Amino acid sequence: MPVTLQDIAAQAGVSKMTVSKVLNGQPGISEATRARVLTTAQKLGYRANAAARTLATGRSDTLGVLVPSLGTQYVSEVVRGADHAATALGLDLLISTTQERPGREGHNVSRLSGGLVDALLIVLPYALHDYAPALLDASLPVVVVGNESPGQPLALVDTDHMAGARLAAGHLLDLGHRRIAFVTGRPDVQASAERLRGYGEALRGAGLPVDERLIVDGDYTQPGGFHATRTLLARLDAGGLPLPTAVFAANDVSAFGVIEALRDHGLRVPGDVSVIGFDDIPQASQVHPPLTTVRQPLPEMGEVAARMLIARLRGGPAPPPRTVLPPTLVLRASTAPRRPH
Amino acid sequence: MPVTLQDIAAQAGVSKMTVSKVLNGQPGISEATRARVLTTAQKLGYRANAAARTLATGRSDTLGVLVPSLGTQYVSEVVRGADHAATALGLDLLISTTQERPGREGHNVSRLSGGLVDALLIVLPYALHDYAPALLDASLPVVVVGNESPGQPLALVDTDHMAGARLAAGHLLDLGHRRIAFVTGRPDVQASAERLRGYGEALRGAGLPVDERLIVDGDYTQPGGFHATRTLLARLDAGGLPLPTAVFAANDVSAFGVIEALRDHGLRVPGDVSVIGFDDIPQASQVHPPLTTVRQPLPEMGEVAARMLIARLRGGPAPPPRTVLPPTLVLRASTAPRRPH
DNA sequence: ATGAAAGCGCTAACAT
DNA sequence: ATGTTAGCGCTTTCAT
Repeated sequence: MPVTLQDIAAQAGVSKMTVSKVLNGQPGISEATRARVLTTAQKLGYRANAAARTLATGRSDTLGVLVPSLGTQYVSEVVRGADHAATALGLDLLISTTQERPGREGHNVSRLSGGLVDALLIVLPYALHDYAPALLDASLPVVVVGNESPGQPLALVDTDHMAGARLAAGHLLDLGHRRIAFVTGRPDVQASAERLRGYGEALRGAGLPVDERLIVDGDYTQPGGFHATRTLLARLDAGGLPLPTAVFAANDVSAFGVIEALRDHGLRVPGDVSVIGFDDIPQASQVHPPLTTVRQPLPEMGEVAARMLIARLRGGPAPPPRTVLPPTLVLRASTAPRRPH
Repeated sequence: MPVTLQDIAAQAGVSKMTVSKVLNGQPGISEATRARVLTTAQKLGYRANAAARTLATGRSDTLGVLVPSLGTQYVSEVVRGADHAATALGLDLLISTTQERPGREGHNVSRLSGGLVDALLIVLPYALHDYAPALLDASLPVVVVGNESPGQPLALVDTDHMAGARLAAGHLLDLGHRRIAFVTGRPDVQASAERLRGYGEALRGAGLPVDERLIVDGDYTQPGGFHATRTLLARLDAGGLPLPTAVFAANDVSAFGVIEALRDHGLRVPGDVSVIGFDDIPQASQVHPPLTTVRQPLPEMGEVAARMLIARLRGGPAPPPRTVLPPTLVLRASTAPRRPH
């Protein structure tokens, strides 16, 4: 049977209220009483009942985190950042998984928003999940990390994909590359379009034209990158055009496919063609050659999202509709200075 | 402002109690009333307050899961299994991270056990964390997955390390190997000792002596495996003894070190020496050659632990002190039939 | 078939 | 410095 305030009050010979004040560090209690109460609480092994406290205060001092699944670097780093911020600001984190099961989103949102947590941080690493309906009448502050949520306009924290793409293309330009191909991601994903725009901007910024013939459609998958590269090489071949000296793939996974296809074609990476990816997934550092790429600031994204939520709970402004954080270039061995074919 | 039972009752022209009964599917309500209440609840966007319900019932229908951090395969798979079981049995899962920070264990245990959850599932992938003190007076059912917890005797669910080691050694024996070396893990970790025992049993079962000179101390790390192998080779060399034709490393990470050292010595894997690991970490399939190893049944461990806890909550027996689940052999390319040197 | 009363453990607001 | 009262939103028990 759990120990209650009443138990301590009886033991210590004071009222419940006095015990409550002592345990919450409120003023207006004599040192003697305070000490006595603390000792009895300790002795009895008192543990505050979170449900009762939440019910009485209307606050849980807890941030809810909704993730599709555990085990991906994306999720774990975002959560780590959020945990850091929450801990620093005196809140706790409660994580709930949907395990990718459709329908679980709504269920989990309902449960968490029913007094378990004060605000919701939703991590959307890839897919466009369907939290929107349940969120409609969740009257808590919500911030999404990762992807635009369809329908419902929720505050979003994301990587500055355009800046990242500028970084990648800029790196290739710095290495002397002038013919730089781009393998897109999925056209329906916002981030993919932004990465493409960043690529274009970087080229134009360097006074180079954006040659549509150097842009091929991938789909973020390894086979997608492979086939896109094949298509590209065939297209250039047919047109009697020179090969690119560098390829920028919209993500790391498709970059692996790009490298595969280039080798199939007898080209060396980075000897003949440099390749750069985006995301910095764990495998990026383990393939050969280790992949130069752009890293998303995941812990920072979680941290910023958590801070916004907590600020909001403390009377601050509503989280801005869109916050983008700058990614960083991760130099490895798949890019090298241009050497003309 | 959240909608309460009272709001629905007022709108629907009934009492709070009637609404409560309808929402919980209890009998003794006319169809008409039931329908009317359900409609208003829907319309108002009612969402049960978990804190209030927990306080009133004394149950939260939620399982608490304590993990050191996210992002490791170990944790994510165990949680996936636990989630599966919990969902199937009508409970929810709430995950809390300690982010490896000492002291957080106690804090988190206190919070969760204070009415937030009905039972606790602790995932201890590697270190011997310090949950014990806080658990002392947590009056909830607790099961630990992974490692023996120091001091406090808590119900444990783990891999059958000994059976796994027998599997590994048995595989090598099946391939014709007779001189099989063993690189230990950390002596202070129970699992390491069990893996060593399994190795010994397998050899003895095959009528082979256990040669102490073929057993060297590692520490579960890659450098540890590397140095252990060096030591082994030097020792055999000095004694004029033949080299082993196979090495069983107490875990995958140290197996990588073993392979490194063997190659340094001019030996090919698996051409000259076969190497087998334990754990099946993600890298195991990505190194060259892909590592043959033993896989722990992680989702099953989570599932079994969750089921025990839930059974207990429903009046079943206390979880047994120790439950071990059988691992499986994962055949890859680092082992091959014996070819005499 | 429905409702009234009481209480889960805690705290806010107000006495004393 | 301490205690009393009331109530958070829900469910249990017992009436009607």
